[in-house]
Amino acid sequence: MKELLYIQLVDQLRKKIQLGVLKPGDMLPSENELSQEYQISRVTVRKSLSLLEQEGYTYSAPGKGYFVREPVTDKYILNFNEMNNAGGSAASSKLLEVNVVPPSTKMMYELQIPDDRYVIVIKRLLLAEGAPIAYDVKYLPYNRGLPLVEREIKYATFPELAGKKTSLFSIKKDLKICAKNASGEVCTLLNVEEGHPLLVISQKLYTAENKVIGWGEIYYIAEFCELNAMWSFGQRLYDNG
Amino acid sequence: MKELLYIQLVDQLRKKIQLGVLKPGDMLPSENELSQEYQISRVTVRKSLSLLEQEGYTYSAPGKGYFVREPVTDKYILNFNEMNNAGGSAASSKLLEVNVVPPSTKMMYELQIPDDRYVIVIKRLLLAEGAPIAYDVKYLPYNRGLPLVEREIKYATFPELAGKKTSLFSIKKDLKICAKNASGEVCTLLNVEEGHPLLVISQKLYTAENKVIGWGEIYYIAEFCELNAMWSFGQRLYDNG
DNA sequence: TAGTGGTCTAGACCACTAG
DNA sequence: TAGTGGTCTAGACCACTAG
Repeated sequence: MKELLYIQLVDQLRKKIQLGVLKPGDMLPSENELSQEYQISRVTVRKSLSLLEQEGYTYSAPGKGYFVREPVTDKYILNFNEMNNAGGSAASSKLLEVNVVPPSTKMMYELQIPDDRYVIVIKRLLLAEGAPIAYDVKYLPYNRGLPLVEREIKYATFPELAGKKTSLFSIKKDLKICAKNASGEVCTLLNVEEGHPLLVISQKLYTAENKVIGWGEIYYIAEFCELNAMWSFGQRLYDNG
Repeated sequence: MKELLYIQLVDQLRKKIQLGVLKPGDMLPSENELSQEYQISRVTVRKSLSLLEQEGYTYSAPGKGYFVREPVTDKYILNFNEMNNAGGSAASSKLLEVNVVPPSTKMMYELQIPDDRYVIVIKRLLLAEGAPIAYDVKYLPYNRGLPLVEREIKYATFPELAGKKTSLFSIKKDLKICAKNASGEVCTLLNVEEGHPLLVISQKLYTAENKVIGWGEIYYIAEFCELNAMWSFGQRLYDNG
């Protein structure tokens, strides 16, 4: 099986960078030089260089050349799914409460809404084999005409709830992750002792225009949630197929 | 300022997907159709479609066409840096111990080494304004001839330590994040009470060939560590420039 | 068999860089 | 001014898909 020309070139350049023959800051041979050296057209060379750039190894400086990038070491790909995290996947959920309430100060702040804008509160327990593993609270600014059918709420993901009319492609989502000790109501609901460690994940949803459309917190019993993240060069956020 | 042809096309297609005119699973017009419709060459059309694919909106099925992707909602970009996380950045660190020891069962397991392979243990405190905010332990398989100068250890990042001779471009890194309560030695070192909540981040480093070259755990006092992750379409792992 | 995306080429023109 | 990367074109040939 003959390797494609642009793959051959990108493989060779990538290897040179991985081996340290080309170091961060170093300039790569120019498009024309590579074109001559490998006897392939400039268009094909550009395809290889564009791939290398996509993979994070290089960047181009128009008028100057291509350079090896300083490796970014503090960005990881994190896997997170409300219902399915290592250590225990929630097979089901139990709806505790659905309500429309006037906003608290905290809700007004988090959702960026005025005090006369009502808020939908959804409280759930996530269960694995019948036992609670997490307590989940979500807040959405109330829109008139928004249907609140329990069945829908139970099976919808957060983005689906908050962005009912919005395409998932135009939603942004922020997570904050921290550790806390269980106390008060949460202890009762999760059936753990006061002070039991929890992993707390706050989620905030935005439209493409940065309007907040949802905010929520999930309190995982520490034993039932382990988040995983990974870093490696050339990684992609989206698989093919 | 006239927009470039391929930017115009990618903007229009992206908007159609974001607005839901084109839904997940839908087929896009073929390269030839787009080429005709927008009166631009097929090469330029392909450039636009390749960008759209890079951004995660579409994928191509050779022989069939381009399709709108089912949005991936469980992958986030996580920012993590040992020395600098929201809620308190460690301005300095204090080296507690550097040792070469025979491996414990746990170390053998985590580092995937035999029992006659020695292990370097590095223990540090991360400090902010003089006060401890995290306790950090790292384990590296011992290689003869590896210099262990304190100064180097103090200022090196984990990948730099573990991959001394290895280019950062050929290293992989996994994180595990969980919550725990402080107990024993950690309480004393971090000056917190028994049961105080901690955010624990385990790091494992691999070569490109999946050989483990380092393992470590950082115990952050919960108040001093808040991790952030975000999700949005079209995001990139690497900035330009 | 008609149509689709994938690879590759040669060539033109542009703005920008840096000596 | 010579060289660099960026945009864009027209055209050729290929393997694959699906009726």
